[in-house]
Amino acid sequence: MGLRFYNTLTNRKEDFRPIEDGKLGMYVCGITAYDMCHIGHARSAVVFDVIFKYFKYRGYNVTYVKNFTDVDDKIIAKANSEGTDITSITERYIKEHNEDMDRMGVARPTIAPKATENIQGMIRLINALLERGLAYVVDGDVYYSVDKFKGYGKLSGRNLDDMMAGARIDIDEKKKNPLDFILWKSAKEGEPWWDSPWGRGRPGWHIECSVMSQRFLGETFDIHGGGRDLIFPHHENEIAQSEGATGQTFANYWIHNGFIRVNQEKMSKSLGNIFNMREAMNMYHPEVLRLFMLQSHYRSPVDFSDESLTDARMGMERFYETLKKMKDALSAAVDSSDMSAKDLSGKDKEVFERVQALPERFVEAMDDDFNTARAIGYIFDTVRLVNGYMADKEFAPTAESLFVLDEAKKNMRRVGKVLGLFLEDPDEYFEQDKKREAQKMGLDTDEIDRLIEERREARTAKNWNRADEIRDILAAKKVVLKDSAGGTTWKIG
RNA sequence: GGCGGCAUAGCCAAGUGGCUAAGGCAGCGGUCUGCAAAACCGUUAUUCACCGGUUCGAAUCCGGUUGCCGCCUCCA
Repeated sequence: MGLRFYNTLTNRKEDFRPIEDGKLGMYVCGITAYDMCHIGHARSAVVFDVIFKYFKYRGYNVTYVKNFTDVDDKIIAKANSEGTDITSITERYIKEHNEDMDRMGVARPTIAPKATENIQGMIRLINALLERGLAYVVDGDVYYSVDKFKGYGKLSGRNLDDMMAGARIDIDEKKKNPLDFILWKSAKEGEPWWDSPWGRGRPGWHIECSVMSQRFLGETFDIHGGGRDLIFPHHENEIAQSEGATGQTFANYWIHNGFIRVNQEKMSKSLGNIFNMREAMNMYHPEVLRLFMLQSHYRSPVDFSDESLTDARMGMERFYETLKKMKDALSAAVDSSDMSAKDLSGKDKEVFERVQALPERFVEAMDDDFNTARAIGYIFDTVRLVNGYMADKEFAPTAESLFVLDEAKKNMRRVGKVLGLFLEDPDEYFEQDKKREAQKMGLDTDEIDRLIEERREARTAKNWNRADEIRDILAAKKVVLKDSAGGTTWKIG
């Protein structure tokens, strides 16, 4: 069984067949650079980041292109309101975007082109559409004539008649058909412009993706992705433009990620419930956010709420507890470097074999429509297995057992790398988590440390009443203490 | 109005024709611990919104009902 995933074009899961063996071209629609990224952008970025990394994990040579839209009405409006030009707006938000995505553990795409760097290509493509009779010029504007493209609607599963029946289409005098969309927009006073055969103007939104994908990936490429909302009209229009101009299939597979909702509602500016990525990452570790997203299937909607994020945080804690235990055990002065699987027997052998199965199970899950939720379930299985192994009274840090643990750790890290999880040192993770949570709750960490010290003295004197009293005081603030041989540590429960 | 999606335990969530319906969070009982925390063991859906149908067999396929949601306008 090979890799298969859901193709929006056919509405079913299909076996993946790349155009060229071992190679793959993927284009994903990126952001319009006029504002900070929100968690919806983060989900899309994380979904395609995992897909990108998984294809590489499976041995594909992937060219991943994700664009920046750096000219559009919203950018112009923002530039005008700030009394500046569009470039200073887009440069700023592209920089912020990159900063946020880096912090989120999202790998940079192979190529990240900008619309404004491809204006000549757009003009050429529009010309080709005009020559083929698929577009028309009205007063310096160029429109795409949807009636002329017979495949119009094939991606979103609609036809022109159905859409005409919808009552929400604006009538525009210039358009021959209300569904026609703009390819080239003539410039009004004070707007940025480029010279074109139709006068000064700027490109419509959809044309850039047709041009940039074709430029870097060819006329026909493997995968095109983006958020669900882009299916119509954006992706439908891209198909019309690209296939209309080349006569070739545009993208073979279409992947669309589901939306993030906030407390059961759609995220929207009017509801004022937009969470930007930066706020979210200040409130939760980026890996907690990734776990939250990846524990649901990429096509399902997910609900962003304190409860769901707290669940994810607890799950992440479980992973890092185990990673910490393994790390601590592996720091024992026992050398396991000469060991091999042949030296194992009994329990060691059994655990080793089950631990070794993780990458295979991971592939089984991921090959089935990138089922990260199932894959994460398998990692939790491994966590329980390893915890049980270490909790066994018979367990001791021998060359054999450490060899097994090392294998477990490597396998968790290996699959975690694809998901963007477990990349942190466990001690560092808990340290960060403690600070972040304490800050969220407005707790004074010095005060906590002082009480812990007082409790240590009480415990040394076997004054259990006072020790428990301090535990209760802190517990009331959700500070949970953990006593161990090395001293007392705390975390927010 | 048109098109499409979803409904699985207290919550989140995998599973799309057939072994005991993954996994996480929360809860409960036990082991461990001065007490805890973490961890481990056990336990928590005879049942997959509801009603019919197909089938030897369905959470999974078909029809209907109800509820929720998305797109049709910028949108990840």
